[in-house]
Amino acid sequence: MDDWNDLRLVLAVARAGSLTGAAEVLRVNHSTAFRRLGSLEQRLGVRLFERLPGGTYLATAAGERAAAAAERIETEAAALGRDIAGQDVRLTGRLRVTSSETLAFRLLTPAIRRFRDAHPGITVELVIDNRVLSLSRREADIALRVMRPTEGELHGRKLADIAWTVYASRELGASGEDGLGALSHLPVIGWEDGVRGINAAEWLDRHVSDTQIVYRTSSVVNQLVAAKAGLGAAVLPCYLGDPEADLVRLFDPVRELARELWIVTHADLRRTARVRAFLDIVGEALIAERALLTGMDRPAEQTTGGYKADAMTSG
Amino acid sequence: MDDWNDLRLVLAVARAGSLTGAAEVLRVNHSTAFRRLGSLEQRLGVRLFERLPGGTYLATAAGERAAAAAERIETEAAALGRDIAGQDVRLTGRLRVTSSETLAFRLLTPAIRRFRDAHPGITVELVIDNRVLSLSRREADIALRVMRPTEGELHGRKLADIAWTVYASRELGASGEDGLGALSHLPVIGWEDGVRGINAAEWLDRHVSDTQIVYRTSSVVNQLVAAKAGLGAAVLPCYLGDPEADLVRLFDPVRELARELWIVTHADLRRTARVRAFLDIVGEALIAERALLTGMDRPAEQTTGGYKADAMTSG
DNA sequence: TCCTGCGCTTGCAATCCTGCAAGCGCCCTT
DNA sequence: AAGGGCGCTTGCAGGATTGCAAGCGCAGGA
Repeated sequence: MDDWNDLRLVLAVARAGSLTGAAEVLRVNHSTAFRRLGSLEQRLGVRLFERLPGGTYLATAAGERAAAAAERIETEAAALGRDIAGQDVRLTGRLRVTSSETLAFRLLTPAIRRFRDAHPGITVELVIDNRVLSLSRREADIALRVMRPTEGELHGRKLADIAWTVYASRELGASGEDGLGALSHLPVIGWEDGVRGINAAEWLDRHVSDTQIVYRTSSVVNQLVAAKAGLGAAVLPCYLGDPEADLVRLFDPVRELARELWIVTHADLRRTARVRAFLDIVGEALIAERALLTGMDRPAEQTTGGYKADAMTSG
Repeated sequence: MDDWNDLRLVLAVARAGSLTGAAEVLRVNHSTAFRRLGSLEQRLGVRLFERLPGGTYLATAAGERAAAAAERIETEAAALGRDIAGQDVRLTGRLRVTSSETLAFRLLTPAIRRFRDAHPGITVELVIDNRVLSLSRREADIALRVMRPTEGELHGRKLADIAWTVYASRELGASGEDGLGALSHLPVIGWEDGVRGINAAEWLDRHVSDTQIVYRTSSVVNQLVAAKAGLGAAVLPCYLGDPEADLVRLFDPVRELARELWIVTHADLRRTARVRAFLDIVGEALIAERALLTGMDRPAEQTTGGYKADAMTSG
């Protein structure tokens, strides 16, 4: 097999289940992917995928065999790439970082600006994606995550706790009721129905009835904008809500909603010069914002009724 | 690492120890290899090879790491290639066969002609190489070898014994002496000094003095031509010597010189349709030549003095 | 039943990669 | 010391591959 790169295509199609999905992952045109797969199947004299109606590509036995081999090759190539990158002493080149949209919106841009000022030869690509990108497969070099890394080969550093609470516009928040009372009848901004894996969305499901949620969006920045516009109350991280003079807290930060901010890379990349530089500079810049992240720098008059967060915790 | 094919280049350079050698193995232009290696090193930001005077490329630590990964990838890709090829039911496409020059010269061409007549859609590439090509790495699909395969994953079939003996031109062989007597003072045609791994060459080292060897060449067909021209006596396989009316045997076939003819493929390719077809047709064609291969179809008058081969065996 | 959106397929032009060719440098042999 | 051979390097042209664009078909929803 003289073209190992074709196996990347096979693996991408097997994973994506479609040709266009694979083309996207590989960043090639779908017509290119179409031709390369056809050419490969012709050279091998075997069908790797059944084409099903609706564009679904289903791996045949040979396709599964090829995808399995490609996955092992990918693991080998990724480890090699990390090893080599891990020894890279240059403070130039490209750095791929993944983060949440809200962190990017409020905190990362100035931090990345400082990093770029210190290292103008490094290009930062900030990927804001709903998917959790794989650091093992080098879909990103560095991730800012809201939980401790669990995979053995990832290396992370906790930067701060992240406080969350419920916000409303001054108009909606001026009801005179305490936070809990207000939340029980205000219109509420939330996530899509049945969303999983987002702690704030799950908390909301437990504490407000479905009929109160009048606006749903997966974009937390969008929820911020909607809250400011008076559409309803929203559950937001304090670093997002507190700087907004138009918003008031309905509660002090809610312990159940608290998260941790981690900055994570693959163990093999820890010694890559530009990775270390980013971890240092951006890590310190975020640590400097601890007061904001933990909800500690907002004056009490911005919380309607001064309701204590601890009363909200269950179990 | 987005270009897995570059790793083939790294592996080839590591193995060949030179850029031009690697280019040859990969069947690309040396200028292409030069540019691709340079481009890869630039993208990775690391030197994979030290360039030494005289064109030697010596792998750096990173180069060794990359070559090791590439070797594992190669093993994976080769196994995949064999698996897929092993299920190939087409009687079309390319078949790569390796054999000795003498077999090709005397026996294979008519056999391959019969094979091609039966399967005109199959292209046969016959590689005559001093190196033993790897069937595991699919440097060839089928090999004709003079010894039983020892690697576990090769599958072979013994076709015949191969008899060898010493030939001379009618003029040189008309001395009236018995074979042993004649060999002790005739000029002799041989291999390069100190050659290893060729049984006939080692036998010659034991039985004639260095000073008798007046012509040396690694090409056994060339030795045949030289013997016919009367340059000296030559050790030849009977299938090469016996059909030549210009030559006479100095001995009956010598037991020490005997070899076995095996037709070998990788176990994974046994069920490939065109491989099976080749094994069947060419295997049968060679078996049909058993009399010639074993030296059994030559009349006694073509052996000077009728000297019995067994007298020649030592130990 | 019709329309829209998504995926497939292919022609064409642009871009990129490769081979060819030539020149340079170095080393070895005469 | 000179010449030849081998490997390196690079410009240029040609071919191969890719992206763009457009058309087709199918499925799902209105």
